[in-house]
Amino acid sequence: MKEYRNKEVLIFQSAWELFSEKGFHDTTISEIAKKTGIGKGTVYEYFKSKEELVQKMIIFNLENAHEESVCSIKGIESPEEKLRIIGKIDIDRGMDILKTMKILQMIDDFDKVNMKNNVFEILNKRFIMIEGVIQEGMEKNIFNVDKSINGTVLYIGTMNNAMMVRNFTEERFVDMDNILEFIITKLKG
Amino acid sequence: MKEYRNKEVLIFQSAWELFSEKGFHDTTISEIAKKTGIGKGTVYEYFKSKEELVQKMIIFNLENAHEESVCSIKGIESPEEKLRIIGKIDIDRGMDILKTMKILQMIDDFDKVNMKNNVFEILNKRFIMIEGVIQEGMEKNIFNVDKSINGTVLYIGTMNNAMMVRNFTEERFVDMDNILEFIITKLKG
Amino acid sequence: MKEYRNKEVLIFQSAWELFSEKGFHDTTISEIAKKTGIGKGTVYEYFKSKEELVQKMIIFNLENAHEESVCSIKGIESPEEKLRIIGKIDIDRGMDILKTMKILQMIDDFDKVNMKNNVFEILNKRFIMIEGVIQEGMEKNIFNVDKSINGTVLYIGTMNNAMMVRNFTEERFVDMDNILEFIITKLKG
Amino acid sequence: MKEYRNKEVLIFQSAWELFSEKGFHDTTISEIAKKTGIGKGTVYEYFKSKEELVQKMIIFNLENAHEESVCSIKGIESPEEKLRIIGKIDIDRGMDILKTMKILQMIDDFDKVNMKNNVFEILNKRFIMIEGVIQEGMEKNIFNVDKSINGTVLYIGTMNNAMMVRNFTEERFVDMDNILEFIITKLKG
DNA sequence: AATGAATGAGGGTTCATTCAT
DNA sequence: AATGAATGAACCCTCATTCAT
Repeated sequence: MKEYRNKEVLIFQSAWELFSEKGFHDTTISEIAKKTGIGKGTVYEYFKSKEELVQKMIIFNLENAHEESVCSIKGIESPEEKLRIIGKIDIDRGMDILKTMKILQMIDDFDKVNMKNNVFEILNKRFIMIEGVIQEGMEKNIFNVDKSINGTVLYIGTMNNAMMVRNFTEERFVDMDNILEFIITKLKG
Repeated sequence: MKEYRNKEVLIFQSAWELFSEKGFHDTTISEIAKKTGIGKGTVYEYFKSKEELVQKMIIFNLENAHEESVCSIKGIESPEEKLRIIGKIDIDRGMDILKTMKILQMIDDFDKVNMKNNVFEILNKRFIMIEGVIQEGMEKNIFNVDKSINGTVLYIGTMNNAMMVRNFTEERFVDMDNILEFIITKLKG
Repeated sequence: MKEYRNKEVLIFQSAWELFSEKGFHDTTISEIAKKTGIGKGTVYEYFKSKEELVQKMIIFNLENAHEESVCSIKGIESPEEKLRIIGKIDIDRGMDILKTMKILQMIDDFDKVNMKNNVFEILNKRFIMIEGVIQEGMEKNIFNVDKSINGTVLYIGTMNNAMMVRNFTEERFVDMDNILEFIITKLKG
Repeated sequence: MKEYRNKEVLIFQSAWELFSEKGFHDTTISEIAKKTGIGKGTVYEYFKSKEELVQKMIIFNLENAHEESVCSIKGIESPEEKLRIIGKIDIDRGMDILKTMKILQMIDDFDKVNMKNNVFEILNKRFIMIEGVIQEGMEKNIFNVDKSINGTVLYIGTMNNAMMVRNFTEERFVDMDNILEFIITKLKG
């Protein structure tokens, strides 16, 4: 994984909070700088443009989240247990993933090539990791789905959607742990 | 359902295409007016602001889509068949729903009260309609889920996610009809 | 000659005064707008960019000046008299030509193709007009130069330089009328 | 002539190339430092500001050019020959003089007092040197002009203008040696 | 009702200059 | 003496909104 300069990461953190709260267009470079405690021009010492900043920030966040998932299932045997662990992390970081998707939506008219080559590559890594776990579960006759891709979209979609509903309603009547077990049951069933 | 003036609907159509293609901030009122074939000032005869336009447009679209779903399952007995019909419509209009979500993401820093009272209300109607079908299926012992909300987020999430994946990859290797049957199987299982 | 919109010409006039006084980079669009008595955004209704404004302004000025010269020698027989008339106009508008050259200098790293196709084309017209007069004078044995181009650079260069010296020194010890007669004498000699 | 520190001259050389290629405003201190192979801050060890740098650079260049002209005509008797030698040097360094004028144009909104006292003083020296040669030629009945200043603006103007035309057209159809002889003929005639 | 010329607040970006090392 | 990271003033340009016609 790429090495990041100290201040770069600080900028990521401020930008992250502001972007996910107010959106891409309604967050100004000035605000990011102020929140980081640096001058406006300094942001441009680290990023060529606002667009580059948000792209690199997303990559940074996605890479970190993916890294965490990958590490956490190392040495685990059972595919079911793997999925459960990944799910717990997703729940803990749940808001982050939703926010990333939200910010991603806002920039999908950016230079598509960069999107494909950078951001999408990592989203894909995550997709493939989960598909791998489900595939493994199918081979071990633990999961029962006709195609691994179907199980994957079921897992990711249900998790994201549940979190979105929880987020939208603001009331916490959506029990994420219960949802996770429900998904696993369905994948097994 | 609210009555719409002729030109209002024309504006919705232009705005819809532009917003979903270029995003909220990158679409200008000028462009919308031009595409509609009217003057820039005329847009302001129908909508107080760009914000009001996009909110009303989303409501218009969601209401239409919801209406279509509701009508199409009238007179259908089997909950499984109901879900299949709703699913087919969702697939046909699939891109529309994704685009609505995308536009919604972009404006969620708008006046929250309006969001709650207007847009969310309709999203909620749809959620409730599907939850109703699943509840009905549970009572008739056709669907087997512990809570109707879990089945609902599974249905909506998996559908949306599958469409998003299909959309992102651009290749059409995601077979939506297969996904739909997969979801129904899982809800039954 | 191109038709100009009313406000376009007003902008040219303000811009002209500011550019020639303070230079291209040190004149802001805000200042031009203020001097014209219009809003900043209005300038951009007429010109796509500051660069386009200055280019069109130069073309406007050069065309006007050229037009005046061409008209004024219509019906004049003697090449000597033609040159004298052109010279008088040049002296009257002397500062304008210098200022145009000065502004031209400032923008010569602009899109060279446009430069060549637009601005240079008009400068060239003027060069050719004067060369034509000198050529005619050579044929009528009034002017005595080996090549018409030499006479042309002598006329234009001496006039410009004399005006520049007069301009630099600010004292008016350079007598332009005397210079003009001197040039004609030399061309005849 | 003022003594210059080693690095000062190196900065002059980089700045000269960049200013004449890209203009004053489009050349950054960073670029100058980089081209010189020193740090940005170092430039400010030698010059208080960008403005001071360009002024001192112009003075340095003009002094050098003037020095060369003055030396080259030492010991020459004939005023005609003197002018021919100065002309040859001007042709060799021709682009330099034009570039200096160009840069000068760009900075004439600088502190006028400094302009007058420094830059103009040297331009004036050159003017006076040439005027002196022409005056001498008039006294020896070699040159035939009514006022020495007229001959001077004819010489300088025609040379500069011919070089500018040569520069603009990019084709080399302007024969500078021929122009020089033409000027001398006219001054004699 | 319909228009589009006019507006100016606001944001991204640049770059001369400073200063701690 | 030398450096380059940090700064923020300043400017070009966009575009939602207004209003006279």
